[in-house]
Amino acid sequence: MPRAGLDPAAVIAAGAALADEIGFANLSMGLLAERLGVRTPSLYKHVASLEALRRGIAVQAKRELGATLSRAAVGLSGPAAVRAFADAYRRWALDHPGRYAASIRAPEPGDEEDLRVSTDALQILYDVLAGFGHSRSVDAARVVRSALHGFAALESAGGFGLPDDLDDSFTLLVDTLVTGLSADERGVTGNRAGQA
Amino acid sequence: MPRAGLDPAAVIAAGAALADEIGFANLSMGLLAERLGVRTPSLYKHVASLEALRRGIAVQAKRELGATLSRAAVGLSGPAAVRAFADAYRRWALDHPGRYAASIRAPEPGDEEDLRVSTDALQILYDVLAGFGHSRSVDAARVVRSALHGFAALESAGGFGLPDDLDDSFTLLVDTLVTGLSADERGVTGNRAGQA
DNA sequence: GGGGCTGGCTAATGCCATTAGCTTCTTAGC
DNA sequence: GCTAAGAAGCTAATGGCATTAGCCAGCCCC
Repeated sequence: MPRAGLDPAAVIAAGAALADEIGFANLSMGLLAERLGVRTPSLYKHVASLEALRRGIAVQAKRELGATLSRAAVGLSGPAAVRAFADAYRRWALDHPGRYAASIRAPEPGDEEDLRVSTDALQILYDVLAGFGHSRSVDAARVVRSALHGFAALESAGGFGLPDDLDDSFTLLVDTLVTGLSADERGVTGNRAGQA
Repeated sequence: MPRAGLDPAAVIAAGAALADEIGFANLSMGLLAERLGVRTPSLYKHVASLEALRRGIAVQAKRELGATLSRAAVGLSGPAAVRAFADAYRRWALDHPGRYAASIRAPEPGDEEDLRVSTDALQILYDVLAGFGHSRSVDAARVVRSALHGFAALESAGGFGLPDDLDDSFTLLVDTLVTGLSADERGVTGNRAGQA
């Protein structure tokens, strides 16, 4: 019987590709083994468990997303950088739905590698928002991340009722962020709600 | 052997409560049966399948969320309505993580009841945003929904690295939405990115 | 060209969803 | 009250999945 020539990286890469096709939540050891032309238990020579596979895909996805975002924003600053970042984020999520779902997982406490790639990806956003001169850029980053994640999640899950004009909606989302964060930068934040 | 006195509504309600405790994705027929003091197969007298249980929880969750949001925004308009809506949304998601995860599921095509409760909940947001006089309120609703869902999803999944000051971040998010959408209302939308 | 690690395999376990088929409780009609 | 029927529980069985144990062949280094 010939060897399949697998290694952990190949298994994780194939898992990521399969997750993009069938959904991260539907990923199973059996399906991945079939895809790789191997029996299910053989995968355990390369990944410790389904959970470890998922974690591996997550780390890899965070790396890839980070690299993509970094490439998209390089050489830009201010609103243009935010727009480029946002467009790249949305496109990547749409092109890699399985990886994207994986990339959202919070690192397990104590998982240094996962923590590192997560932080690295977030750092890009901090850099992009630096041009806005926010005093608390943590908050600004969370705002942008929430908005982009929410849109990407709803879009890739088909959560928006009507399929039409999502591009326009996304443009308005980014315009809103840019306008709103710029206004905040200028100190126009003084209108809090009663219960906040 | 005494009867447990279950019916579909009781099973779904217990399922929703259990999902809030252990996570919507971890919900299983076995755990729910144990919770209800009954053997697993007995649940099938009340719900057709695990998938049907999930769908039932989703529909119920959408109803509850809709009612909560409606109550929060009643009597308010403009920015105050948006802030109240946003706060109620966040709080409900935080208080009912399992239900919230369920509420995000898009209705299956042809599921009229699910479609109806989904549309009803969305309608509240349209009403809240009506005060902003947007020409395309579909887009405005998507912007707000994306932002709120993104924040709620990241918060309830522990997706934000640092646990501190999430209240401040959320306030900035809502401020950004209100400011940005108000600016857009005044026609300040003319700054599109090159690739949009 | 042989020894050992590596990466495949089959077989077996245990959990979960689901179905079949039995039994008992409840209740409506008398 | 008695009974017949349907509802709601149960045990047993099936099949899929993750995982483990233990076997064997290929590859590589000497």
